[in-house]
Amino acid sequence: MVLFTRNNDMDETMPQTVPSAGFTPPCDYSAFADSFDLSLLPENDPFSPSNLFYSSPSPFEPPPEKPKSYPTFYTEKPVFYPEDPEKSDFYPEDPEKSKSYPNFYPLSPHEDLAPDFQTLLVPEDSPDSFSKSYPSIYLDVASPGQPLAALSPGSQGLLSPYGGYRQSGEGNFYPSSPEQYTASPGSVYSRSPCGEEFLQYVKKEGYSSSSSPLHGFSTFGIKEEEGIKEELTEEPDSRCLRQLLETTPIRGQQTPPPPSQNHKLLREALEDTSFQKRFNVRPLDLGLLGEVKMEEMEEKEVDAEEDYLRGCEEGMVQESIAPVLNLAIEQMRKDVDSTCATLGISTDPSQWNSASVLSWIRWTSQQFGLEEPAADQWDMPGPALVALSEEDFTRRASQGGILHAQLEIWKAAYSDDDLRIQWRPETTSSNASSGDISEDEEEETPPPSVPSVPSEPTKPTTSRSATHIHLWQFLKELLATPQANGSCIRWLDRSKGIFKIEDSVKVAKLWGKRKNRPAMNYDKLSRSIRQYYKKGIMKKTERSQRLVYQFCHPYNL
DNA sequence: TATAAGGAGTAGA
DNA sequence: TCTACTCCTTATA
Repeated sequence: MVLFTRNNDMDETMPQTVPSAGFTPPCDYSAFADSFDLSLLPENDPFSPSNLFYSSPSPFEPPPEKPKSYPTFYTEKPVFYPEDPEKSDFYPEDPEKSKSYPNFYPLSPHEDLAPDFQTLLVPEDSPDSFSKSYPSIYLDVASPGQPLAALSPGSQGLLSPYGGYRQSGEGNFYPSSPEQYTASPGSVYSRSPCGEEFLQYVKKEGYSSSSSPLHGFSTFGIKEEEGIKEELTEEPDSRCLRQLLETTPIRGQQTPPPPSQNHKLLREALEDTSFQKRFNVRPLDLGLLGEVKMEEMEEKEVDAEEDYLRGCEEGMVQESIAPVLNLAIEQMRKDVDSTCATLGISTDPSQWNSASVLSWIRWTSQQFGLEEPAADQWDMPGPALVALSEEDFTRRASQGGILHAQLEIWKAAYSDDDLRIQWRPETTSSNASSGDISEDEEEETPPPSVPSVPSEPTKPTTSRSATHIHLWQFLKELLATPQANGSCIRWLDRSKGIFKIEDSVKVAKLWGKRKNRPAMNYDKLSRSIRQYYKKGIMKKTERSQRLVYQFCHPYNL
């Protein structure tokens, strides 16, 4: 499915897509994507990745007037933020306030950046208490205790001004002290194309000057763009700085990106037709948004598009994405149902007893690779859990924000039927493959918006539920239990879904046990993995390595 | 030699 | 009908 999401703070639209399985889109959406008015999208999209996993407050509640925490967002652009949002009325979109706020941390105010950053280690200790004090950056690039060598150009990091999280605790990097902050992020900084420029500027002007145009800004983004690198080589002092300033996402001051790059993610989302086939949703002829060209369409399709156009005219595009949102809710509920059935708990958290609470906390922690939760911290009935704030969660667990966000999803799944927009997908039928959908396209297994409940991967069973499992789910199970299975399969980069099979024989044996296929071997298992390539569930990494595979988004979540 | 890739037929739910 | 299994050939490190 495709979820169109809008970041609350930036003019950045993030889709979540089911892998397209190499589909060829039935029509060219690029023109539409370039001219698409993002303002038509809902401001408070409850299904944005940040809202689903990271944000506070609840994605299903209207945002407070002055949120104390900002949504987490992906960005390759410079951003700025206050040291502590709780102490400030600062808003990222308000540059005037930012000027008056005294406690900004530019990425690296020091010049003595560590040159041999590859030897630096990600702190082993809990980073969260520090992240609030130094809300600069954290990058999902390396595992605790692992060198930062994984911080390669092209890596995408997750930046949070405050309290945001990746879905996994693995690999997040936080500066754990000002000293460490001095040394470590400089490495990141040195990888940023704008960072070099920034460094030059800091050296020249000093970062603490409130009059500095960079005061309060932090660079981020280790995705090196060839053009920028070339410019840096030619003229290191001005062009990149200009780019840094021009791309700074100040609301109302932004320069739209060139059309060729405009709304790249949106375009990718629009070109993804897999959900359309799966749920029998006809892809929109996006040219209709400009000059309406009614071509031959079946009666239903005409109605649907008329509705869509009417919605556009009335400024009600939100309704047009209602099918997608509703499908997301449906999927969420299915996942919640499935998990609750396995855990033997109610779907309503307020009905949980203490044991249910602990069961859910443990399960969620496992799913997201978090530390083993301290049982005494979660000894409470469901209503008490529901009443906890994100801060309460964070106090009880180093990455309590994830737990809190998941609970919000849990609550939202059954909280209010009014959430549902009045639309129902047509029943998936053979018709789904008609029309613009290519015959080459294949139906996909829907990804879990909430991870599927793992059964014990090391305990073979012959039950139907145990054998009815997809290989990719099984592999994620193994990956989720590094204590038991870390010797045969492990994450290389959790955020990207890259993993390595360390013991192909053992993994194949485990898979064979699970599926009651004693003759299973790696040759057969890998054949199944390769079948996932064209389904967009898994792929080889960019630099193909033996026994290294990668989950496609969103299966990597 | 092990792994990767993919074609093709089959089995089971 | 779909997913996975099985067997196969060819290519590559």
